[in-house]
Amino acid sequence: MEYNFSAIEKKWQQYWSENQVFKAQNNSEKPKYYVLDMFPYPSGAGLHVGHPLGYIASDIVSRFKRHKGFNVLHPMGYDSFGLPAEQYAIQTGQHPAITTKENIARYRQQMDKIGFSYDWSREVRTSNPDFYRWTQWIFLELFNSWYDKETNKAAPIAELITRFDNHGTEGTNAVCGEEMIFTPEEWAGYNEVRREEVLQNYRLAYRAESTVNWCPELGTVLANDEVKDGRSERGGYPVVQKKMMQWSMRISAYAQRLLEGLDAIDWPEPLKESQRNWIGRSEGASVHFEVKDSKEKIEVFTTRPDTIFGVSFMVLAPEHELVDRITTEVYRSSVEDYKVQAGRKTERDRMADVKTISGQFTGAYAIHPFTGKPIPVWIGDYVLASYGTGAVMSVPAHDSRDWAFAKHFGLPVPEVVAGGNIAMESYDAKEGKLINSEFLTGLEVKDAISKAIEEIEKKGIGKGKTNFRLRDAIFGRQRYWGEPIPVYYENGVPQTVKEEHLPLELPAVDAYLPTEDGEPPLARAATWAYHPEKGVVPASEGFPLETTTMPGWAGSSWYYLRYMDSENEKDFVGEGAEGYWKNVDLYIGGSEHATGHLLYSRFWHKFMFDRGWLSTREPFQKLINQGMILGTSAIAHRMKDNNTFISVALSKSEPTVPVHVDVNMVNASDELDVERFREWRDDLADAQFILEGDKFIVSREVEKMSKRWYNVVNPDDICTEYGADTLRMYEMFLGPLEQSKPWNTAGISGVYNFLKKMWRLYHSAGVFHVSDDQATKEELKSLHTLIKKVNEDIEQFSFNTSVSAFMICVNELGALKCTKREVLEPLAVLLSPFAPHIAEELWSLLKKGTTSISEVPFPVANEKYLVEDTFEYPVAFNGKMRFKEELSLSMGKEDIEKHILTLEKTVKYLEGKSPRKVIVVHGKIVNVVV
RNA sequence: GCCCUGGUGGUGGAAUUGGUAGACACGCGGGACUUAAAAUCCCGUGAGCAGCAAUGUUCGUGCGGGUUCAAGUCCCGCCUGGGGCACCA
Repeated sequence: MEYNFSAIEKKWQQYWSENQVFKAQNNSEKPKYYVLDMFPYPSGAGLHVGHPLGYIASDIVSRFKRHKGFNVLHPMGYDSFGLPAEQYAIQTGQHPAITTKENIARYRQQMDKIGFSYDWSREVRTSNPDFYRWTQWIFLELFNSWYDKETNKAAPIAELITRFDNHGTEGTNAVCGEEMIFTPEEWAGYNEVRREEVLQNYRLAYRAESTVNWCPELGTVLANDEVKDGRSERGGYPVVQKKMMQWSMRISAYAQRLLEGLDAIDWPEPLKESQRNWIGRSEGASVHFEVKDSKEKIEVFTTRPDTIFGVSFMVLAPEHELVDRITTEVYRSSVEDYKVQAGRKTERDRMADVKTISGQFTGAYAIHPFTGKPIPVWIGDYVLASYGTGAVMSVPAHDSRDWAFAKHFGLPVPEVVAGGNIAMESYDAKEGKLINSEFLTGLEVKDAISKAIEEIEKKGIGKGKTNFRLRDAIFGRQRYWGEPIPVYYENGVPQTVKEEHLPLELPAVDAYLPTEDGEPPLARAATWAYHPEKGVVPASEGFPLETTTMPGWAGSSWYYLRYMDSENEKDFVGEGAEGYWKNVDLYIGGSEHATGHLLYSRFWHKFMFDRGWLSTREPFQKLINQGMILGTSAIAHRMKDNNTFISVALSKSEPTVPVHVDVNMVNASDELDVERFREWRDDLADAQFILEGDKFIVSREVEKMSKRWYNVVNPDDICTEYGADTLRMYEMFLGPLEQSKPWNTAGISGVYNFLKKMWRLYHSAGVFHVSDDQATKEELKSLHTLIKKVNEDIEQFSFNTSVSAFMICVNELGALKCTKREVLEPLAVLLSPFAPHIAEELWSLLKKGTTSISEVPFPVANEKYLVEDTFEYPVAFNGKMRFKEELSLSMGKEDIEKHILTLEKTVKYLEGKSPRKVIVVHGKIVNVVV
């Protein structure tokens, strides 16, 4: 019997599914291991060969860990709320739920063909009400929590209210939007509306007027991580800054813990680094400057308090609230003009314009706190309203932006740190001695910083402070296809929907677009109001419900917890299940989620830990970023002015236009199937071809795999032609998991041949045949070398070298004509994580169809078969003698001298070391084990 | 500008972490089996030089230095591809 992969794969996929071989138990004597893939957004295009890369890797680990005796949780689901389904709905009127369901079915079909060992009984879909009722529940808990800086954790808001009742703000140190001070009496006197306003300042999910990234084309706001270079990540539309009342998440409360937590988890360094950058901790001081002839104070944040004597002007962001109050009459109109001009710029303009310096003097002066000298106050758009205090003390000598501003407007540049040439450029380095700085003069920068903070605090004009770049995350989206935010408004005051009314399901709407007056799509729903007793009711019978929905990252911020206990109707995850599975041991996915999903998940996880529902501090213990599989596009060259195509080698001298050709019409030798190409599109029917010999050759280019470039390779096609096992092994063989690499179907024959050889090892003349004879030393050495390698490789996620090791071993055993059961049994088990179908088939032949191979213990290498033959120490010196003789035959005199010198040094080195093992090749010592 | 990463044959990539660089695979060349094809198997394949040949030998891991008996691997200085952050005070 030949290797019939399609029959084998179908048979075992069915067996695994019918017998629920991979169903994980929530309690077990075995140690647990939780392996997770980043769940996909089910797009209409289906999977291409790049998508399963990480899934295959995680599947190998899952199967390996099962063999190793772990109780493995390996689930899969769908991140099924999202923009594409909604945009399709806008175009066609089809409900996104239908589109989503269809896409999921297709994804499932494609994944099933690859033979993953998922426990599908735990599948989750973020757009499923059974799931998002818990997303809404978590939202309510965030709404009902505040962050206590004293205990450094989140706590129920009721606790804060009690404090306000008894002590006002006295003695409470909470994370908040703006500092508030009031007495219990004042609090008692606040009405309902005012009280809620105050509480919004503390809630972890809150509504606030804030500057948001508004994308007019998409008609929605976007979070910072959804904006790249001033354009929307999805669609690439321009994004402008706009002030809006918005739901936000107070992630900034967790900035320090999110930063510190990185040290305790095993993630790739670049990923940690981007999170560190994103959180952007900087230490310095906040200082306030009095404004001359006014009661106002300008508060600034600086990382360089040591340079305070170098301040020669101050700059406020144009939006800064003090601007209007301190601007003098003479400058009022110029300042107004400047504010309008700055406000018109989009985020993108502003970034593109980094080199253009602009600003406007306000006419006001601040007073230097130590020298008492007046300092002119300017406004300028290089100062951001949203960072620090929206104001800076400018030290042009030691900050390049301040320097450029000063030069542009002819402001003085007093030097306070020695070491630079400030006439040419600012000296930003944090080294050198302070000069012209009274009590700081003579100190090193580092010491000057702490001394300056000390003096600032002593004088009561500021204090040491740590700032974070991390902003609160905008949480509301003006979209339809997302989780409704479970809040309604009573006299404009947000109230939470009762837990018994969850899930708050998406209402039917007549269209998925915003309303004429710019309200989100949910405002179209006829039945979208709330009655605290009855739940959702028609508009006339209740209070208006919130019309924005949650962002895409809401569901994905906690889905990994739901897998632990996906059918629990009483809780988002049961205590027992959580206590057993704890957190994800291995998470595999793309690095593009570094500052989105992976940061938000950590935030929610820590929040839930604070509230006592989770026992771990981090969601994902180890994380691996799989690289992207790129497409290898095929490009035909068309003559510039007519419909004639010219083979690539001949095209160099001609003016041509590149045309992307469907890669499926090109063979492994880059030869184009001309007939198919003509039939491909109507405009190509009469195309002419200039051939090289009798062939038309295309050029190749590596690009992202995309429909647009006709370079998409479908895993289904590979499975049909070569089988899932070949696909799996080839994807691993392609290169290191973490690296991006181009797909090249031509190379797949190597892996396919390997599997056929593997199959033939167990068969002779087409019939299954193994012998019970004792294996030879050579056979065992080959096997155990492989066992050792595979065990090590899987632990280190070095799957590509494992595949090579399999090829070597099977080639060796083939050459030895090994048919021994003693060797072939462990070999099948070794292969099982990589190519599970063929391994199961061989195992069932070996064991006459008993249990699944996944229950068999993984082989462990026996070192005694791995001992190498070595030269002993004295032999090495015989080698040396031979070397000397040979030298004289063909070398020049100088070369001989050089080599003998090296050799003598080596010999000298070895004296007294009494090496255990010395390998010598042609007189040259190549390996020494001392 | 700051911070992470990588740079090895025609190609994808190996290299026990300082010990025979180029494993394994693709591609290419040659051969066996076959009427032929497919399939399968075997041999060769970094560059240069010497030789009919077996073989020998020099050079060779982005560039230039250094440490070491020994460097793709460690150190210093550059060049360069990819990624993150960025008027963040």
